[in-house]
Amino acid sequence: MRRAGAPAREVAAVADLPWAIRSVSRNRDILSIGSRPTSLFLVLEGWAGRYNVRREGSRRFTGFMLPGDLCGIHAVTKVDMDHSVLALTNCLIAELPATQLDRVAQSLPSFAKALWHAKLIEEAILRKWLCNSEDAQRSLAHLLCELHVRMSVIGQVNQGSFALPITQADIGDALSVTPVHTNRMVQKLRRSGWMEIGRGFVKIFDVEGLYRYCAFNPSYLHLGMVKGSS
Amino acid sequence: MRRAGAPAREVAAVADLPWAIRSVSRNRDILSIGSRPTSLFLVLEGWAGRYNVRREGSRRFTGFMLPGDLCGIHAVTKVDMDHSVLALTNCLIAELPATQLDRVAQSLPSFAKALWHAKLIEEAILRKWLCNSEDAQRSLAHLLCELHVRMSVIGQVNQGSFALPITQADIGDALSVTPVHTNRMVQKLRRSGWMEIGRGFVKIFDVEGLYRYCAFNPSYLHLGMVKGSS
DNA sequence: CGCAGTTTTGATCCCCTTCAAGTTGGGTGG
DNA sequence: CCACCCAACTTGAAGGGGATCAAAACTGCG
Repeated sequence: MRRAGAPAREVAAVADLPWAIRSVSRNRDILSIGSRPTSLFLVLEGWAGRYNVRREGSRRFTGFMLPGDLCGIHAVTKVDMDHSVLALTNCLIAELPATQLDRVAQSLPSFAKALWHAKLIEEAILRKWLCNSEDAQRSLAHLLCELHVRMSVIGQVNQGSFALPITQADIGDALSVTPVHTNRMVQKLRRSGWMEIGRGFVKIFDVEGLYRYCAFNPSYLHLGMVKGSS
Repeated sequence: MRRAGAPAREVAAVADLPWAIRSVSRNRDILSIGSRPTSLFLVLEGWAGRYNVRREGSRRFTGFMLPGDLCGIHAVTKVDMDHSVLALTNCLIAELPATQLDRVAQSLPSFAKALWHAKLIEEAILRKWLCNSEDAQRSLAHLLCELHVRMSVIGQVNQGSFALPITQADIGDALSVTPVHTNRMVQKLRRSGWMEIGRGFVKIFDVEGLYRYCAFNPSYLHLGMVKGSS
């Protein structure tokens, strides 16, 4: 949403919409599978994760949502959610009633476009995650690159360092890897020298080397010009 | 696109749009990664597949397109393709110039909705594929269930049997599994008794059993009422 | 009939899982 | 301020699913 290309006038118009603010505490669902969202959601603060639960009970994250990300676009077509959205940290959420949605999309052309844009990026990330199922270490590196860029875009990276407020088990559920193996891959990455991975944060020293290692190319995120992340 | 819910009048209006018909022969790209699609595509006949190529050269399908499926919705937002689309068989394609797209989406509200609906289904399939990365045999079974339902919806299933015009290697590239292992899983499924898998076709005997085995639930495909598949 | 693409089979290796235990660290209450 | 506790992280050993390499058999087609 906070994307270049929309006239300032329209950005203001979006801000003036009747958003309702709500906070969700860690480990609670923001949106549950099977329900029909009655609002469009916008994450203001905190991290959330889209997930499904498998037949045997294991959880699979299919995407992380950072501040500025949307969810519940399903409201556009009045379709049930096919996955749940969990607050990975305490979150601050803005809601826009679905009833407003149609009207807004009509009157603000660039709003409709922004929704499409957001959805296409989400889809691009899903595709990347599918392609990354080659080896766990590179997948992990690639995920951290993705998060680094996305955090950078919203100005949350300082000196290459950013907050990673999720557990290794969560990361494992995003890579389809056990917590044990996730931990081993984390340790390998630490030894690589490209980055530091501590409790709750990541600091990248050698962006070039890291990108090369996991073949990361941020273009799929369609971010246009990414601001400097220093 | 051929979905319930749109008034017959509007369906006719869509059919009257200036579609251009074009045929693409097997193993040729319909749309290539990095390009900016100038049209919206609709598959009329044949099968196509979305794919990316990995760092080390292997191919990964991220979805199959059957007759009635759309591609190139990227044209809506003038964004470059982040994946390619390959004709898996000889295909017949209908194209709608992107220049028409904005206008049509405005004048036919249900057309815009149909695009959203199609995209959300595509996304649901992507998520399912991500979740299925547990064991190859169930993944294969689940994929065949998906294809069975989708073929059924477009009336291409007879007596539980439908055409599967792709190779085991292609299927492997969709499951992230080698051709050798794909073959072994195919053989296991044959021995299961739920289905017959021959060259170029699949015939399902025991839908219930198969569904139960791979925990397939067609609801994520958001198909509304599926016509009988007999 | 011969060739090329596909399917099949066999043997060996390795990434990741599983199970099980230990360690660290932050938060809470006495 | 320390003792405790729970969540997160870490480590070890053994087993299995799938990869890899290599070759054979089958299919359809020109």
